[in-house]
Amino acid sequence: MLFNEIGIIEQLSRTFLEARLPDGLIAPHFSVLNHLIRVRDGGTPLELARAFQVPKTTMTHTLAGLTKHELVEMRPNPDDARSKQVWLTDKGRKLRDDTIAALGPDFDRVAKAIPADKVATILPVLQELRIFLDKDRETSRFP
Amino acid sequence: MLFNEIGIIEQLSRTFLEARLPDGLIAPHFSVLNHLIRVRDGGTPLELARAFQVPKTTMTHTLAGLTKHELVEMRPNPDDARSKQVWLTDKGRKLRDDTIAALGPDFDRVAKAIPADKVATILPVLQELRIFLDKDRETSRFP
DNA sequence: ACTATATAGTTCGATATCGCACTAATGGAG
DNA sequence: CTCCATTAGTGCGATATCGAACTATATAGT
Repeated sequence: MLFNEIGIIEQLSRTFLEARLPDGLIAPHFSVLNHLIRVRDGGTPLELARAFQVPKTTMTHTLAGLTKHELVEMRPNPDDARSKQVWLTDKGRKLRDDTIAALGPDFDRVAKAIPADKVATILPVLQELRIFLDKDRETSRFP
Repeated sequence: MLFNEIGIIEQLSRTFLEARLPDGLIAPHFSVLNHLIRVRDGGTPLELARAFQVPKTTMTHTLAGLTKHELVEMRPNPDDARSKQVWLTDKGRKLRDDTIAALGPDFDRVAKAIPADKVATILPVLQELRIFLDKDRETSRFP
């Protein structure tokens, strides 16, 4: 039931987000932009793939899309010639900020329906679950 | 942050599940089988699409995959000639049960890491959130 | 009963996702 | 230093996802 609810909420939130995104961009594009701002940019594609738990080929594809729209810039990684760095462009920053702004009313409605303290209650548990699953995946390396 | 965590958990749980599924079947296939058992079979494709909040074209495709593997059966809906009914086959029931069994050890590890009462705490909030988002989507029918 | 609108499902084309296999570069062992 | 296992990223093919447009049927308004 837990994972069921999570799957449906993921689907719903994706639909909400994509309704606010310009044509040609979908949720993963925004998620990456958001991550680059919230955490830091300049990291490698593989770091991003790990952060979102997607295969690296998927991240290559997503970054190609972002690059095509000039929202990020790929530079060679000076520390490792195999590797690259992902940097935000001004356009990328702006798009992310504009999207957040456009989502404002949506968030407001959610916040009115589900008070922040309720969210604050479940967030740590979700984080704990996410961290556990992540570790368990490496550990049990299932057969 | 909330939706971020949910997105990552969805991704992780999908990977866990798919590691236990036979070749050619992915998470949405299992989710539908599971729903048909947990709720009921004999419903229409559109009901399923709504339950999972996916576009109906996606559900058509998923059901085609399940039909090809003979895990479900599509019958005409006697009450509405436009419509169909989705019924489980014995093979479908068995596959779902086998998969649940195969997931047992995974669930055990999760249960040990995150006690059931913690899950019980967050589940109602997630349900509330899901129900709200669902209603809001219809209501605000965003422009 | 007749017409207009709405609904269930499919088809089609564009893009996304992912596993597999590959190349290039790295880093550790001898 | 050399070899070799490992790692970062990409190319490719198969399947998945989704929006737009379409067909067939149902239902509402008159």
